[in-house]
Amino acid sequence: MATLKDVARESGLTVGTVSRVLNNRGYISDSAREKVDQAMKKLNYRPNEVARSLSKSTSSTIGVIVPHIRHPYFTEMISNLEYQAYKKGYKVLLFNSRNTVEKEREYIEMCTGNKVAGIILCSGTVPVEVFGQIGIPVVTIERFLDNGMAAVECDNRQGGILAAEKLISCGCRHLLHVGNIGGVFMPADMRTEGFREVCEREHVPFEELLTEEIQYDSMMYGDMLEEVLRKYPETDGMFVNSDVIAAQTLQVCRKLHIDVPERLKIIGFDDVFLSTLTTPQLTTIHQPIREMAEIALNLLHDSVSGKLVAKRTVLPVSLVERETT
Amino acid sequence: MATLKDVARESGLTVGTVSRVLNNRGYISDSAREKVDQAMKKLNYRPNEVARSLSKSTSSTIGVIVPHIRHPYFTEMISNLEYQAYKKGYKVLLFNSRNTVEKEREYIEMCTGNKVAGIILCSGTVPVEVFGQIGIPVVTIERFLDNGMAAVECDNRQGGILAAEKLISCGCRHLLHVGNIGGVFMPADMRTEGFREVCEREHVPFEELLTEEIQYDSMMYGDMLEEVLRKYPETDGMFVNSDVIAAQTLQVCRKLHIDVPERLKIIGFDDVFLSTLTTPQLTTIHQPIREMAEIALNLLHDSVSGKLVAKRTVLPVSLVERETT
DNA sequence: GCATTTATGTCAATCGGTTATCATATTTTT
DNA sequence: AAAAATATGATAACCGATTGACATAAATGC
Repeated sequence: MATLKDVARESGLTVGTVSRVLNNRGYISDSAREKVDQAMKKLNYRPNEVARSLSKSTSSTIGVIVPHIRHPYFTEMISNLEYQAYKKGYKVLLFNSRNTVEKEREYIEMCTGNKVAGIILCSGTVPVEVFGQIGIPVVTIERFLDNGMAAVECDNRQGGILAAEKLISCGCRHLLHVGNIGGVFMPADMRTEGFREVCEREHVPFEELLTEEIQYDSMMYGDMLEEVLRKYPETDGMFVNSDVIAAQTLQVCRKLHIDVPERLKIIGFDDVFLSTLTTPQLTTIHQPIREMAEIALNLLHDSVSGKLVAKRTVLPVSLVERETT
Repeated sequence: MATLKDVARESGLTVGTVSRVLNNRGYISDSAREKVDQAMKKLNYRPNEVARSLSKSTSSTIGVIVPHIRHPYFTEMISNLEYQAYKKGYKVLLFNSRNTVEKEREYIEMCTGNKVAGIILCSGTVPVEVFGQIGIPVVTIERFLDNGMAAVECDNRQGGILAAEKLISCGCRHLLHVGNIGGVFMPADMRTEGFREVCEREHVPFEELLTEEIQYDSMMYGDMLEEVLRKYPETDGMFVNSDVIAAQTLQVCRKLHIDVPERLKIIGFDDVFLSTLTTPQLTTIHQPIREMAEIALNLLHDSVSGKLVAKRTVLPVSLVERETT
């Protein structure tokens, strides 16, 4: 593999000048630029990013840590993050923490060891202290880690409100909400808050099923959903915390011969690809994943550049009506 | 951040000895090992992987290039590749080529520039020549790039055979196959071969709908499926090339009031998470994605170590019967 | 015609490990 | 007691690019 020196020799210039061309520093003439370009082409030269990172002691790589790759929400987030990273000239190191503290911690260390420019953290079980000393910008997405790090969220509470209002305006009077329960407080918990608020204000009774993180891992909620629907057979409106659970609710409904949306209306959350693949298609709360990814990367980019960035960015959600309401 | 020198000073040893401890080279006493350990802990030392990569001119990072992150098949593949990479001490640089030659080429260059140890290529539109000079081991998954690179595939032809046999044994007599069409020949095309073979052998008539790569990108096949099902209303058995298309077939069936599986049986391909989330759940051909990922990483690891590896590895598929047959 | 700007060369340190060479002990083996 | 194995030190080159200091020379401005 050709090195800078080779390019210098080939172009008849010195490493200093060639480096100046590559990094657009100082004075460079058009003729020098051309000579370097030609030499690079001739030698098929590609700068060694590793050497570059070493001397700059930072890289053009960012770490993306998610609790789950297979979960459609994170899949979509990863896809958008990769795209935004690409647009800004970053590469993505992908880490799947499986929601465990140990892997998360290990991955954060890998990020520092590999001198990533910054970290996008969609996973957040690690104690705050860990981030104290790493000296790398971190942007969280849909996590709370009250530590001065930039956070990007969607308006979860508003999502709960929209869902409740929609169900009630459709005439539902026996609501059921499937939400999260867990040790760590997460932004998604606010969905439950918003939902409750509206139900109480409108005096519409509702039941709650809070699921644990174990399900979050295997992502199979069928039995639990069947149980709760048998327990509350009069249920005519459901708001579930993700499209994955909503899809499984549809399966249970078929099994129990509950017509959707005629007898039971369902609203999911996320608006991922899956919500257009179920039969019937899911009405759901749209998270602006693309925009969240874009903003997260902007924040990270600005942090890396030493700029002061917003500590908290909340994006609006909206109701996407399809076939389950 | 503490460096090797700091550890040497702290432990009262020299960089040479500390390096020997870290890399398990030459003679090291237990006491030296201990001193180094303690010093590392005290200084919270993490080796700078960038510097390490530079001096070894290779890294513990692999590049994973896929044509699409959001497509469930690749999502699942990425998830498994990440896990297997983690187990072997590799990190994953993720690249989404969007099935374009330019991005693929660019990403391959990024891989070389970043001195990855190897590349897993799930995308394959790039001309073979590109791989001639990069000097990095490449393992392909479900792609043909007849270039001496190690390839991992599932037995696509067998998948087509299993699907056809199943449909026919269920009594279906008017089959329809939704397959791929494209400029580049891909292993997945063999599914069509296998399917045809059985149909012809058993004298069961069948129609074919070959979809183009454009659909592959947006992943919306609804209109096309509706059209073909209207054109061949007598269809009673379908074999579609992916679970994503199968899910959309279910939607069209509902719209056209075709009962599944009573009036029409459907078999998908891939056996991804999605196939358990549709209503009814999909009968499908199982691709052993986990094993494919594991083997791909083993091959890559062996290639990196300079071992001779199998040029082609074909894994068996199986029929997973759920609710659409 | 002198000052400034532009353009490049020369040289060397630096980033943080890796590794090889040679020297020098101490221990263990035979 | 001599030979071999074990253990560490000292030193420095090296990976490939970045960057700064300083020198020099041509082009441009006034």
